[in-house]
Amino acid sequence: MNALESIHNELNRLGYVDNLLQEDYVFDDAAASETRELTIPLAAFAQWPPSYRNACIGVLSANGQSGPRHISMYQTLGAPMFLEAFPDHVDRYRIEATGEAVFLESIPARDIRQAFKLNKKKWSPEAIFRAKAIAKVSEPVQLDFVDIGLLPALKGMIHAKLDRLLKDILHEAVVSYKNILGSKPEETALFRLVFRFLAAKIFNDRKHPGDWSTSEANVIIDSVQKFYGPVEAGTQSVLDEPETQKIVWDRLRGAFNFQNLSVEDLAFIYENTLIRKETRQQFGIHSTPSIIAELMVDRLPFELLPQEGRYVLEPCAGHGVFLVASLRRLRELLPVSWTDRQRHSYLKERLTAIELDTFAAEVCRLSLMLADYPNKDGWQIISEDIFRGDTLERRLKRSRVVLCNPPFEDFTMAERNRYGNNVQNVHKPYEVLRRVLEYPPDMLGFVLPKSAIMGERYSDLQDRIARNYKNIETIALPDRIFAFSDHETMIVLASERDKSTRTAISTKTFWVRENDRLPFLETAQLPEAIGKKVNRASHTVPISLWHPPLFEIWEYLKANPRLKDIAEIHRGIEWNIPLTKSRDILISSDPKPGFKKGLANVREKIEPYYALGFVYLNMDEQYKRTNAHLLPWDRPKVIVNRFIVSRSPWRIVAYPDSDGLVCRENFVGIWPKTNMTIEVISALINAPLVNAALYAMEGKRLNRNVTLKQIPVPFSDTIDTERVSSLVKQYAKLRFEFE
DNA sequence: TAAGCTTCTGACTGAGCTTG
DNA sequence: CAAGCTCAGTCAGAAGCTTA
Repeated sequence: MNALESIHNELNRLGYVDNLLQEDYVFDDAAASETRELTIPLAAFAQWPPSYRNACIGVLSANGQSGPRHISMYQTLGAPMFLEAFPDHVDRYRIEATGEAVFLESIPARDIRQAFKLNKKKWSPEAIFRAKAIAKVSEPVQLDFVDIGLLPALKGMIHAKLDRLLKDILHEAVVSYKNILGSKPEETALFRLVFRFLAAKIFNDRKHPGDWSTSEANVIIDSVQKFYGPVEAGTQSVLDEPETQKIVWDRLRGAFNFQNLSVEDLAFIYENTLIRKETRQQFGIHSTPSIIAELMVDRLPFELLPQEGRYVLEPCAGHGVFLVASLRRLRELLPVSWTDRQRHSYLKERLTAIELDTFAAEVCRLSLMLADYPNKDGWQIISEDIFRGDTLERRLKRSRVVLCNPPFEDFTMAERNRYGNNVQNVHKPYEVLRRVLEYPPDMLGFVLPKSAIMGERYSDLQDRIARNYKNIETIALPDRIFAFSDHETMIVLASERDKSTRTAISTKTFWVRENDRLPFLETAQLPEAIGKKVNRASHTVPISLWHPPLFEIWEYLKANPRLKDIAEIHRGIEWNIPLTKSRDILISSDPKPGFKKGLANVREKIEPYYALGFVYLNMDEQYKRTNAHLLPWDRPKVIVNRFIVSRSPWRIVAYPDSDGLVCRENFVGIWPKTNMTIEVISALINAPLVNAALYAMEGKRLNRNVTLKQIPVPFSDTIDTERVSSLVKQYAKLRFEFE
């Protein structure tokens, strides 16, 4: 018996049996931008169907080429451990996420048996699969030969490659259709067409029984239709233009091998790539990026629920990203021995979506079908409006996990009239969260606007979460995470349901900053958390879930006076006619009667202790919108910008003005109300502490008055007013002369 | 307690700048 | 050279506050 054969036998013994052990397994090298097929003599998987996600061990036999570089070529198989068989010994390697494979040990041929016996536990399908998984499972398995960065890195490569492929195909399809018929294809029909071919491509690469390799596009369409049954596909039409059909099928058929990719990845790409911007706007779709959905699903301890009870509900499901992610998560937790059929009937019972829009619901269904290849439909997608009636409540009673990315907008007047008393708050996310908390599930994961957690708007709901769950995480995300919205968002995850009033709960906040954005998007790496234990009993005020960074500093300065205690803070003047249209009435570059000298813009006009580019603002009361016109502009005050000056932590600049300047609503005026001079106040504001406070507590755009007012004043009673004032004046003088 | 007034905010919005 | 993207800055309408 040669080394390869004995490894084969030993792998069998460890539990890699039947189709979990593939001989001459063919897969695409996802690291290559073009199609490049690799064949590996033996590959061991933890689950069927095989994919890079459940690949455990790769076995190569040395013929000519060998060594770490050779092993690394097979990195995209996804197996963390490789064995390379020589006639008289076997070398064992660890695959790294980046860089070459690492040699671990050399096992003489006669000791192979012994080595497998010794490592029975560590090398079993379950052990490797759990150790690879991104999700923390209750008892984390750590194996020295598993690089936990491998899976995220591969996932990134595969997503990028799939995305590129689908985008290209789509582009060609649209161009060809336009050339032939002169107009753009109908999106839904194109969508269904691509779905048919994707399904066929998977069937083909996975060698599903039947002829899936024919070049006849219409034959393929019919076959897929037949496969999924008349109920699903019959009533809906696919794009009916033979040339375009042919182009899509030819491109897809000739594309790289899908064998080793995990179908739920395809499901993500399917919805992310295929839905165009206009459609998103039309349906108010702000789809959750797969990385966010997976992160949320992976951080929730599904494994703590009994296997039978893992019922997941996604209201406002859209395309059901959370369901696809949950499907993967649930499947990974199932016993390795379950059959396809068993898994499918388990999964379809447990995943429920509520989505009103029929197009989104269809995409959701198709995505789930792709993700649970090769099973047929049966998914529960309820087409109802959650704001009307009690569908949501009825479903909530049966669900143990609720995941949701609600629409962020407010209800319109018409909607409020339509829904009547069903709606208590104008803000849609508030309504969804409030109603979910009426029947608290065992765990929940919500995507919310940042203001919901950082501001006051949701304080009652935050408190309710804190009093229902013991383990709560909030994750603040930078903008541009949701590709189709530049709104800042926050994730709230709650688990370990427990209502007792005397319990201490654990709250953790993570803050993904602008600089962490790329590593976060690639590997879902979270920065260090700020954690706090909160005792419910000792909390009389509503419990807040968000801990700002640098909280030790804010804690230390808790008793200090706030900015509002030493100064009056107001926004600049506002006019009652549109500035864009009536600029010449409102702003003049020269002095005029009824006008006052002031500042109109922030950019390049104001810097610490210095301002330039003054203009004259119309102070006529007939144009006033607010009472800011009546503020004591003549008195000395500090002028600061209301919109941040940079995305860095330096976001505010202060200019001490004793010249009676007026400013518009894009500035804020700060009038001292103690004996602190304007120079001292500007020095405080230009210093790190105030900037840090705003950086820590604000969003990406504004320095809000509410926040400014709450900022603690450091050294309040030891400031040498005279010295600071004179230094500031001296600096200002130098700065003016420098110009 | 409700109406009216003020303040605050933004799944905005449009101009100008980069990028492919 | 247009299409996408970023960033500064509106302005309508909701929240919050005050007054009768």
